[in-house]
Amino acid sequence: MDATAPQSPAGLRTTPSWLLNQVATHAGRLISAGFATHDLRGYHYRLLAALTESGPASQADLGRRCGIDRSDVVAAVNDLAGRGLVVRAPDPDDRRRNVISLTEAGADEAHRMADTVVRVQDDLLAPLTSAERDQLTRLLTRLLEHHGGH
Amino acid sequence: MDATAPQSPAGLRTTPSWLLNQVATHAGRLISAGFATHDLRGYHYRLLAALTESGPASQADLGRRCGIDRSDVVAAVNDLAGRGLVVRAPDPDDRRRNVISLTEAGADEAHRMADTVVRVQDDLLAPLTSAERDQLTRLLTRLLEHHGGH
DNA sequence: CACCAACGTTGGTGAAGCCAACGTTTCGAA
DNA sequence: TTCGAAACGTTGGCTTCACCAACGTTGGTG
Repeated sequence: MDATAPQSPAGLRTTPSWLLNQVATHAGRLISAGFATHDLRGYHYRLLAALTESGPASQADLGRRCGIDRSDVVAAVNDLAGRGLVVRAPDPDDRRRNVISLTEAGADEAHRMADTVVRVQDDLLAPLTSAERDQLTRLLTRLLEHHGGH
Repeated sequence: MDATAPQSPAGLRTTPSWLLNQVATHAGRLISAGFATHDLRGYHYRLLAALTESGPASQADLGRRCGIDRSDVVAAVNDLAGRGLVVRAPDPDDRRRNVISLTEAGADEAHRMADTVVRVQDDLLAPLTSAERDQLTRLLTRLLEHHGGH
């Protein structure tokens, strides 16, 4: 009946995977809110970012680079193509493939979304010093790399 | 700028919220796999943990403590009650409420799941020293607390 | 040539997180 | 004391993200 916000059970609150999940969930909310102003979602941004960095690619390649399933790439590319942010063209050298390329509008949108992402990072990491942010990034990177070659 | 990116785009790979998401996703897979051996999922564990720590509570209370929506608590409690891990009884003092209590079997299962969670943490944090694990926990805790009072 | 691998596509599954609405019950204020 | 607001449990639905199986088409190799 007291109930003045004793949040999660203590056993969870000190569990790294729980902390990870909570912080990632919060980050996801911030990111989602940011992307919503572009009327796009996470999958779309990942694809745009990959295209911006590495240029045109097949859908399967994009999926591998972004960690998105082939079937999910289809839907996301449909969305992006429907908005004219991306062009889907058959690959003349391999007729199994579609080559996905950024349009000018797509490149612009990618830039704007990248700006949004930067803003969100600052929001998310506000309580940490620059050194602490680096430390967090390094620790997470090491974890990711260790489990990366699964 | 270019950077030959075999894996994820470099712009993402250095973005904290992306790293957070990736590591949390991996942690989630490990946790899910662990819970699968108990034939239960995350929501169930959270509820059992809360009940273990703080004793019987109403569904709404449990939801608030675990960060689970009221409607989702209903389904999870249904599952737990169906397995005899938990008992749902009307609160005589407030007929709007159900009081949820752990059964003996439920307390046992909670312990076993907690053991599973500990094992998963070790797996997840394998590449980090004890000091680094503490550091990670501290950084994540600070982020969570900073964003906690939303 | 036959076979297998890769590709794009369709359709479906599941966990997790949310929100809206309803009937019941309780509580506080007019 | 009556009336309205609030809390509760419940149903049903929605969205994002992550997977998986299957199919027909196309490419490369034995």
